[in-house]
Amino acid sequence: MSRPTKQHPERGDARTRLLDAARDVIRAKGFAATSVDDLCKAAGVTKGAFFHHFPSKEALAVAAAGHWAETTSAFFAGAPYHRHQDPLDRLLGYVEFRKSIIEGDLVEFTCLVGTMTQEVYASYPAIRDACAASIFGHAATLEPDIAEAMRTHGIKADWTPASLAAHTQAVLQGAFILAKATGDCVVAIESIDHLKRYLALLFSQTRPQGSPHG
Amino acid sequence: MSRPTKQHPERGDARTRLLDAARDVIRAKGFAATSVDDLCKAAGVTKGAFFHHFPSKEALAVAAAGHWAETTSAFFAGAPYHRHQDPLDRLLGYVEFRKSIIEGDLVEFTCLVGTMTQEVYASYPAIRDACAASIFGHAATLEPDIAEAMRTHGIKADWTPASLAAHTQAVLQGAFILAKATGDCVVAIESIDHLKRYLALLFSQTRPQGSPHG
DNA sequence: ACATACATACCAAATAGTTTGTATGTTTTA
DNA sequence: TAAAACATACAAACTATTTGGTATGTATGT
Repeated sequence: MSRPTKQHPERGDARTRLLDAARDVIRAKGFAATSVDDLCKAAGVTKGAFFHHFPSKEALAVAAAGHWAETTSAFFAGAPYHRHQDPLDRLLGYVEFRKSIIEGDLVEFTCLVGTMTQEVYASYPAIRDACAASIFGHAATLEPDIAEAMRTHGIKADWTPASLAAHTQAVLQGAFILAKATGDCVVAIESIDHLKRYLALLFSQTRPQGSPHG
Repeated sequence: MSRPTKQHPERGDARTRLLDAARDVIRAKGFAATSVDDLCKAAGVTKGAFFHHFPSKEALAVAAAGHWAETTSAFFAGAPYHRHQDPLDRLLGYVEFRKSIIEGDLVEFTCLVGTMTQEVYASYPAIRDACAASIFGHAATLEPDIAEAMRTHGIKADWTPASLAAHTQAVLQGAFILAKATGDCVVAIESIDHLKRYLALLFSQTRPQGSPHG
């Protein structure tokens, strides 16, 4: 995909740099308020490069959502919470991990696709669908652990693993909104604490059966 | 504020019509993608009227957030869940009421100030603060019931009424994002069901003390 | 006589997208 | 194997339209 040359060794990565710029600038300003010129400046490329790689601003947003899905799924796949033997510990570990990465500037830990969804859901179906695929694709990675935890804890519920996985994402997305409103991530942390408390309460209703639970 | 005339009886309400238009159009398209012309067309007024009542587009958004806070607080103040004698029933009734108003088109039940917050938090502090005041002003109306429920249920918690009230708003805001992503409000309903289940579990840990609880 | 509530026409700047040009790498062919 | 032909990855300048905002005029009420 990239073709560096002798004169310009950094050449050939304009596409990736535009995707990274889109991730950062759109998270800060939103999709509509981010101009193509903004993105080109942030990426250090010209408009010619932009429209060489992407047929439109909308197409860049779709690609950025896909890029986001790829990079975040790799990031979470390598996170330490997967090492727990107990599925409930993995689930609680995921929530704890989400909490631990909330620090510093808001644009660094908030969600690109959640931000874009709010803006484009009625105007750009292609972007919306790419964002939805990212959100629910990530949520789906939690479902096996939830299902297994339900089995080991003997939970007979009127809710599904998919709905609980989606709920975790709702809490996270909502926590980001509250953090943006206050400018303080404490409110987000506290909301995620409530989510963790909910999960603990849900699975503490019934005693664990079969394998022991430390 | 309004000054209707003989020739144009509807005259004088341009300001209110612009605020209503802002509520509807910005919920559908977002703040940045909504032009002043869009708003004037939706409100049926000219640009002269717009800039007569509001010095800038930003000022309209601030006023729209304030208008949203006023109308929604009146709406919830008149809702039936306040009639319950038990504070926990009022809290659960609130959540059930929020669920019941989720139907039909997304722009009709989603939150203006939550949508705007995501876009403007870094670019328009005045709008962000107006949105934050609306969100947390509404959350604050839940705190007395939460605090009273904690007393009557003898809850000694490591969380505060304010944090739980904020959490309810996080779930609602996040549920709206998921609904926008899927185009289906079922996912929002299910997430609010999880919130209700959490509240029930939280307050069922300890037996109610003092006044009876039906 | 003065203020309010608009309507109309206008403007400079910003916008997404296009056109054209060029440096470099790859493939084909004589 | 060398050169021609082609494709890729940009750069720079340009354009039609839209944007938020302004300047000015006018009808109506106080």
